[in-house]
Amino acid sequence: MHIFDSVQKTKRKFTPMVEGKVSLYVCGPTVYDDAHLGHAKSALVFDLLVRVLEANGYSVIYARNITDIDDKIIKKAQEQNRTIKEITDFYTTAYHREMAFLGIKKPDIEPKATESLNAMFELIQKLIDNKHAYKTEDGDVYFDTASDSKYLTLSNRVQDEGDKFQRVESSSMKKNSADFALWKSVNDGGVSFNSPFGSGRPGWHIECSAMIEKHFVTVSSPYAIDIHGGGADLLFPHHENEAAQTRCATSHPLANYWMHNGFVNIDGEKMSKSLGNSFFLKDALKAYDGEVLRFYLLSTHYRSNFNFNEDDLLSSKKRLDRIYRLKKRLFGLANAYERTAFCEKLLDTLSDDLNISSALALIDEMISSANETLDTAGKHKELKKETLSNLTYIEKILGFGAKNPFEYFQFGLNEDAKAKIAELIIKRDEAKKAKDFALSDTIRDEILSFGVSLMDTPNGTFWERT
RNA sequence: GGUGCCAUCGCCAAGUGGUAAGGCCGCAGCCUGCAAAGCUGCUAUCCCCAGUUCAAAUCUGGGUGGCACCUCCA
Repeated sequence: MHIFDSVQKTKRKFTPMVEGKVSLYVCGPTVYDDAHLGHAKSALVFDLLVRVLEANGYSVIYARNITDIDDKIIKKAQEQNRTIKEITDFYTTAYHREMAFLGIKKPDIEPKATESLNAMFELIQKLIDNKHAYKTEDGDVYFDTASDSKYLTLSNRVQDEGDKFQRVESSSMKKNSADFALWKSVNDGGVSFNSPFGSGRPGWHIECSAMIEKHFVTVSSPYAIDIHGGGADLLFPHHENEAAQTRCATSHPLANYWMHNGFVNIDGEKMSKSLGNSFFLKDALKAYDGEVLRFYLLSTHYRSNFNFNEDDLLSSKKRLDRIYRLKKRLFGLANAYERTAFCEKLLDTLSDDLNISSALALIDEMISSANETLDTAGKHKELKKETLSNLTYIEKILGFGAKNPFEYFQFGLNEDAKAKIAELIIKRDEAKKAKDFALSDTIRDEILSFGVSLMDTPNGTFWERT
């Protein structure tokens, strides 16, 4: 297994701290709004990573956090006149539901900020004790960036003098403009938590460091975790600051490998509220099967920026359709999975920093080759068995082809329409038997008007949503 | 301004030194009552210039164009 380390900027052979075991932490969502395609992309990428690691024989402990303390949550609660918990519960539930539609497995651990406050207190106290953090007169606690000689080495940034001049207006209490809040005192009687540093709220960055420390670290770990993941925008400042906190509060660096997924743009533009709601996952799921979105969002390498575009989605869907059509051809066969040469090749290419494009090419070639043999006369018992094993493996490692193939092709049609189509197909078959092709073609036109296409096969007539 | 990434067929997209994967679209054919699906065949020398090398899409330098981050952000 090889992974591109976005800190060292090179592809590295993956070696976990403990043989056979992998600890993975990914920055999850702040639950103040519906998930958008970017959240989906990130969750999808690390879902794939976990599957590939497991296929390589690793036992993975995967944590993805929920940030449920945040100014934006408080703002939303005030706007909607609801409690913080109502807001965070609502969006957390929605997030879980939508991720499930995408075929994303649940993380093993899903820590919440509200449930990790003690771990944050401990970490902040250690930083204060080590003189890496200081308390200001108004009760805030800041990380002292000047005290950390390795600060900015994660994101390879240089301390920019110009930067300081531009941002002088922000918080005069800080020793250095680069210092970031570990604890913000809140006196307005609103949302605050009691802490050894006074009542207030934790800074964003400390949450992740604390959760990792709480859930993963054992006494002898050379790193807190093996792999830390998240969106590309998180490298700085979020991950830089996380790494600084952990490094200065404990005796170990935060992570051995860092992985960052690329961004999702819509029609060439950065996602923003002004573009309307088209980027929300819930809206995309109304129009497309979750697995179509999974396939499309995963079809480009995880490190590249992804340009979401409906035309591309449609051509990508046609590629997924091929998997399901092959599955249809083998429908009803008893599955007896065995690891084929194809499975080995697929795993090999995915183990090279998740090379999904090569993996998809392998799948397409496998499909064409299987169809070709199946088209010729003969029972092909061995080939069918092998192909079924291949499809099973694709489903397991990539999560493609997990549904009933007939239901997959019927996405979005209601029961009345399905019944009407079935009725018309019987009528058309009768007309065909009577060689009344004019009538059968008229009926077909009527069926096509439902937005479906028809396929006459030796096993009967089937239809698919187009 | 600082730092970094990218540029491969009409579209999407692999390939990081050995002579261009795959999908969509298109064209031709097989199959089909006709279709659809499936199959077969056909379609690029890799932004530009210079260099290194027996050999470069792949390395180096320069140029052009696009993008990201710079303390809210998956």
